[in-house]
Amino acid sequence: MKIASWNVNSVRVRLPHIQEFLKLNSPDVLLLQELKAQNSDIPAEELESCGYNLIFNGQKGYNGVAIMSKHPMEDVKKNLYLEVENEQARYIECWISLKKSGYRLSSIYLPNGNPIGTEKFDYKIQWMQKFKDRLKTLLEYEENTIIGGDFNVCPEDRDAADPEKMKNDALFQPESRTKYREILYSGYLDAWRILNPDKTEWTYWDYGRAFEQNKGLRIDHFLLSPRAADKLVDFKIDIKPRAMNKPSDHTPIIIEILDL
DNA sequence: ATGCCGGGCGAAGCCCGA
Repeated sequence: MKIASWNVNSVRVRLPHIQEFLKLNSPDVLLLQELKAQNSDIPAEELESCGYNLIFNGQKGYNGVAIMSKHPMEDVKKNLYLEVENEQARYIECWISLKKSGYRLSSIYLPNGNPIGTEKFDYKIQWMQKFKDRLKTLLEYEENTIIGGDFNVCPEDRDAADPEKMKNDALFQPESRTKYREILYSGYLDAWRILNPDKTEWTYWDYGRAFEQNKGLRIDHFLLSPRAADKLVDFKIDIKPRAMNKPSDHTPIIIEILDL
């Protein structure tokens, strides 16, 4: 099972990039983040005509997440604060139904939280707490569970090309990292680190010269339940889409899990 | 060195991202 995740920074501008990526890689599932489109503006037919089922949680102007899957999707859930109206569209979850089995999957766009010391950073930490609560509930199901997306957290100093520069960034704060670790300690594994205990590659490069200088961040992650982690065999960061014309500032990450 | 990019909104300049 090949599962990809990509913060596209506008689904409308990046539609040709997405189509090209799907043609070249043919993943079973593609998680999308930062659609920057309300539901009625999402190019659903164009995406579905690539051979995928599509579910989405859009928002006007900002945020927005989606899941594309070759297999049927059931039991769709959107958002974490189900009681709040006009909640930011940062979470979508479903059950992927296979012939004799299946797995649960979420596409997440964790709040950036900058600048620190403001209500934006508070919101980030609150969102992470809600997220952690949801993931804890999912673990109780003892299923294959896969959480992918833009986490907006550098788990460690080595997950940034220039950690010194990131000292006052919300992605680097002890509170952000502690919450991330709390999620890991609740029973999830960082798929990249399972296969690469010593090596870091970037998933994001700022617009400008960062990509040509290869100065980036590792902030797009896949978290796996133990059951799913046992079957992980590959993690690739595909930098080709970042080198295209008019790219997203993030590039796709792709995992391969056997016998799901 | 933080918005100098890039996108959305909406029709100029501001908000947002990391």
